[in-house]
Amino acid sequence: MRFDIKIAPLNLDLTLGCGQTFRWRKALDGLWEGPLADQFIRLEQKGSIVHVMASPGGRNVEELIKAHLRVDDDVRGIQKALAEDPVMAAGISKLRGLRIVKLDEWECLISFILATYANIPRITKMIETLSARYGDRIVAGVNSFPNQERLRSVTLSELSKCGFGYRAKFIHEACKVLDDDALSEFQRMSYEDLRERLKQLPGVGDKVADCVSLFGFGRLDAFPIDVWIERALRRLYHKKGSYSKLREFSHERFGPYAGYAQEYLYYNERLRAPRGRCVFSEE
DNA sequence: GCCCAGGAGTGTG
DNA sequence: CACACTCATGGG
Repeated sequence: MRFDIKIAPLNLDLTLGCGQTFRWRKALDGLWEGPLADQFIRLEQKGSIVHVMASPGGRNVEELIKAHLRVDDDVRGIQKALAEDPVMAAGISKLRGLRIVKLDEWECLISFILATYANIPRITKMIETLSARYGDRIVAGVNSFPNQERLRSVTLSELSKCGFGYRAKFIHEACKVLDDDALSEFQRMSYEDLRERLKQLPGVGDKVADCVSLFGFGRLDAFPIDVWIERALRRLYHKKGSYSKLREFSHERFGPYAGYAQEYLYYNERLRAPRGRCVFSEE
């Protein structure tokens, strides 16, 4: 099936490029493709129109994509509010089409537990391994992300052979302590309660809790602080200190849309990286 | 080979 | 509260 969705502002390269989601690939023909829930989807952007291609019979594909790209966000309004900060205004100007994505809560949680102290190519590979071994086949060479029940059935010794390092134990433990409807209960919590609850899970500290709050549970006030954000805050705002101090600063400075501010800071800082380490494609 | 990665957990001062 | 150390590994 094929259909169009109008989304503006949007830049798929920025939004799906890397960092917040790990399963989209830019195919040789330039289209973005990847699994979303149980569908394999290809996206082609032409201005503010996204041309969607999905396998026939796919259910709710339009709703899946609209939710994933957060079409209901008033991105222009958010940018206007954040641009009251002159430093942020300069950063936003070249990243208008960068949107926060909405990930599946479970996939997001496991993905960011795997993401601890690994670089993005490796994170991508780990998630690929997990899906290939324990997910369901969608099309040739592409599997869905394994669901909670399936992953819970995997033994630690088996997970330890996946190349996850010390993260294998975290994944295994997290699966064991979460029952099937735990995450739907999390959805009803305030952001502050949610991040504290997430931090009770093995392998989930301040940073992962904020990533899962932002990308998985859609809490736009969450402000994940990794090494890149630390650098950005030090370089642009002369701020340094503990996670809680920096988090407090972000809350006062960026308020309810700190998550978008974080993404702009993150991409800007990554783009400053040496060419050899830059994971972003040209332009 | 060397460096570092969208850190967390634990122990210590 | 802040720091120091360990954890296990592969991509650039």
